[in-house]
Amino acid sequence: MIEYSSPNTNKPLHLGHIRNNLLGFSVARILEACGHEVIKVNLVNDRGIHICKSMVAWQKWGENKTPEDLGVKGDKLVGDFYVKFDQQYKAQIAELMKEGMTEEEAKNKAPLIEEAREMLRKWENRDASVLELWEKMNQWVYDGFDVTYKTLGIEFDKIYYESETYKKGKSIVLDSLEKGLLIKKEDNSVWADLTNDKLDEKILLRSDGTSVYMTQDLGTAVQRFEEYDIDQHVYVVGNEQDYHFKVLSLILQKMGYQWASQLFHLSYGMVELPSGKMKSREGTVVDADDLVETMIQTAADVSTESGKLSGLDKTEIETINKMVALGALKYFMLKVDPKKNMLFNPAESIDFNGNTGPFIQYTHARIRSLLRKAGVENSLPAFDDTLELAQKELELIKTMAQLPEVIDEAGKNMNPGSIANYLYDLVKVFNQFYHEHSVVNEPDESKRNLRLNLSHQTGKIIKHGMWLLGIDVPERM
RNA sequence: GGUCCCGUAGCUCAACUGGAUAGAGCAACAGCCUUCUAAGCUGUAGGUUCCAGGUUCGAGUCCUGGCGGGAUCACCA
Repeated sequence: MIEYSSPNTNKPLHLGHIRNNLLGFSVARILEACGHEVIKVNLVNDRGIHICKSMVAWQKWGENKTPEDLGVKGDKLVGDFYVKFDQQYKAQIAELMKEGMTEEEAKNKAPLIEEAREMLRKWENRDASVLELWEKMNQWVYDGFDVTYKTLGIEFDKIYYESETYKKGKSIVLDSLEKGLLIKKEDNSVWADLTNDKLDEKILLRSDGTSVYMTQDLGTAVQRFEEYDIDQHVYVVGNEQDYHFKVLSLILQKMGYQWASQLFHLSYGMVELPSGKMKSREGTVVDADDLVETMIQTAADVSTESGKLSGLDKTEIETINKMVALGALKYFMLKVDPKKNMLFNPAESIDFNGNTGPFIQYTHARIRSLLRKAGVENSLPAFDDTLELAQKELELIKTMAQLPEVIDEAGKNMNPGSIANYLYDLVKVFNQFYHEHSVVNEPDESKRNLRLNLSHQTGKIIKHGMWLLGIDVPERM
């Protein structure tokens, strides 16, 4: 089982989520190619104080307008009200501090935050009107996310909601407490003692009995191992949560779950901007939808300029532009070793030349064009395998032969980058071969047949390799 | 401060987990389109692999100590 994406429902998806989604989806395909049965899951964080903030703000200032009324995506609308809440909340804090409160007091006493807390309490008590609002706004967000997932080509086999799993966590914590595996403090809060593992104590239930983040993750893990017969669980989550997952696994071991050692945190680095880390509060976030849209526009500009798609009908052109744009974006993010932080420069956007997705897609389009021209798309001619090979032909064959090993390695390390870089090498060798030797125009028929077969085979590997990265390849571009 | 991750060409990244002369792309410069797609191909230039020790026949890779960058150490998620 592999979990990725795991969004909060109070803000739209951004560049960081893109890396997460692409990584998770690609690793899932690679593991499948390595012979594993893979279940792709998403865990939606749909409850908590942050969602209540958006709800409060929308109630106050939303004028009952739906995403449809305003013509915006639902996740954007909810995100806007989250920001609105934060702004007004800050204003209230400033006001209260002017009246003499300390910052901490003001943060606690601001009317807005009290309203949000009140809403959370009502939610936990199943208050009908709050639940209705919560369901309505969450649905807006899901509709918005679905659009983004669809353009990115990301899919899941199952979606978990924290609102449905958080109680499980509480009950297993109480069980373990009864067995004496956890400790209860005077104020009734429940803790795991990890001091033997050189870590601190970790809270699992607040003094009022409510659960924290860790509690929910304990619950969902147990639930999944009960529901499915899984031998490994992969969490695709940023490296800022390294500590969290270390602790998660330790606590589960402490609770006596045999499978606790089968949890694997696929920890990936942050996506940084030239200005540093993305901060939603400072408005330096690169929005996922906006980014894809810009990329598609760039791809359209490039293809219009080259004139290579002229003559095709409009929808076909749009399909290819989108394919190329996403190819550029996905390849850009996946060729880098997951554990490393990476830099994204919006000003320079993403290249279409060199070690890029479009270069590989282009080579595929070229190969398909060759086969079309030769009229052998469906039936390849037989070839003589005793022919003496030219140097580039031999090199090409050798590179193709590495494929199984490369996939195996990518699976072992859960690193799509190995495949990306391999494809680049392969494509480079093919282009050299293509440049040095005629294929369709080769007069010697036995050589021509051999080269057609080599080209066809290279095309197949490119297509398959790119598929493992979640990237489509065009027939022409 | 404790813990974890990272540091390779001006920039973005590789280097099969310890092997031979550290490789690509971008940017720069010089070439190649009346012949299968120039989103391509060829060449030039660019390196004390952060520093200092150590282990080894052999270190970008392993160990120790520094320096620099990032993350994390909540009754937030």
